[in-house]
Amino acid sequence: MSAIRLLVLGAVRQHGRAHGYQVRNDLEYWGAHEWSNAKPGSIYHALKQMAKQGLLIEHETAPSTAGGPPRTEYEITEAGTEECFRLVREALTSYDQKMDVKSAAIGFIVELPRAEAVALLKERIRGIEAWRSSVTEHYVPEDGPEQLGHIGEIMNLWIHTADAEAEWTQGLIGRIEGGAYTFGGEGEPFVGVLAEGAENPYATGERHPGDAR
Amino acid sequence: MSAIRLLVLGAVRQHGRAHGYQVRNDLEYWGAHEWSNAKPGSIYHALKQMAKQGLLIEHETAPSTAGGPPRTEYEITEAGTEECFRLVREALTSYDQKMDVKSAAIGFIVELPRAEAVALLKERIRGIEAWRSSVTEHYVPEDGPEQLGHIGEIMNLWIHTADAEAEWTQGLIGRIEGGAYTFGGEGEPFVGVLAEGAENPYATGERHPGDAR
DNA sequence: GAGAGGGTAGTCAAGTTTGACTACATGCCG
DNA sequence: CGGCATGTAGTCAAACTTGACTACCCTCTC
Repeated sequence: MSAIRLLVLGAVRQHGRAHGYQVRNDLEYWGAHEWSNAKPGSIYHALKQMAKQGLLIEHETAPSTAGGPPRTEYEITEAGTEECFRLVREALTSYDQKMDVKSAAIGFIVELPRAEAVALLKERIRGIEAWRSSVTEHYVPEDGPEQLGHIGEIMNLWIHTADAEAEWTQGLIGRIEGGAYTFGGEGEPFVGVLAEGAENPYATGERHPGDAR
Repeated sequence: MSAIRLLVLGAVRQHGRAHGYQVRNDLEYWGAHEWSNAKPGSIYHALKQMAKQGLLIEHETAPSTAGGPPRTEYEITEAGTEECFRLVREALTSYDQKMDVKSAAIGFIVELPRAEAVALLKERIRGIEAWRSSVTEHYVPEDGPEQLGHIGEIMNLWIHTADAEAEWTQGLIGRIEGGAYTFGGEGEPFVGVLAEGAENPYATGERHPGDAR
């Protein structure tokens, strides 16, 4: 699962109806261009793709007031909303160690009811633990781990990473159960979109030192 | 940087000369089909691509003794060897939180001299720390992290992950400095390839529960 | 008032990845 | 002996990603 579908679908959903550039701006606002493949081409591609699949409806609209080519608005459908939730749930539940998917999922976690979020995260921990023990069992030869040589360090890395993530997930569960944040159906939601015309404090610009690529 | 080039180039290098199916088998032996995009199409594509770029030389050979289409052998060139080392060094040094690249790099780390491996890993830790502080500085608004709402959890995850990785890297440095494993130029190397005709104990088959995809 | 600069909105070709598919040979079973 | 499974080696179209590019309009400055 690539993060782009989730990000784009989620962004459109928060507006109800949005054009590509708006999505692109939201994602930039979230810093997504730094930690995911949210580049113009991918975003427009994903929009068209999901329109073709019936998750979004295309609306041609008049040229924008602010210059540039005519823009296309996308409206989310019933199926799109379902898919969006399905993607969030899947991303939260399954352990696949991809930062971009995880980050996107956390971004949308508050759309779910609080109890479900906790349940999914607990499921995630179970998944991590299952994965962990299957690695230790499956990849350690009978005659001791030394047989693996330095390759054992790869397993070591995986275990270390899995443990760190389980720990973090546990912490998040604690905070959510402790009442942090505002979840789906709990009144005034946290809105993570840019108002029409607002300036973007995190606009494209400097990269962090040590950035990938 | 995608892991596939490093994996394929490294696999060919360990044989000196290998055909696609052999590479494919080695990668499976390493479990790479589980944690990277090492699928047939990608492997053959990478081989052709790198041949075109002068990192490998293509040799047409007679049909195999064991049936199937005629196979193409690839021999690594001088430039290919250099590129291989460059990729390992880059993957070890730069913090980009991609499991597949990291895992591949560890697989080949022993090709380097021990002192260089340690130096690169220390560089990696510096990179992680730089990235960490740039995240904390850049993404925390002046009026306190609460402003971010649940989005702050994304930063939290990143920090947690970065810390875990720094810790693991530190541990690895310790083990290497303590004399573990056999590094480049230290005599009998660890050979991670399948002998011609050997059976593969880790052949494709069961997936781990909770696997991505 | 010409033109530089910047924001808006999106396209495109080239490259990469995916996963299903082909084609051939051997071994085995009844 | 027919046929089916298995192993070997690789191809292919479709989907996705990349990043540079177009085209338009507004504002500011000289």
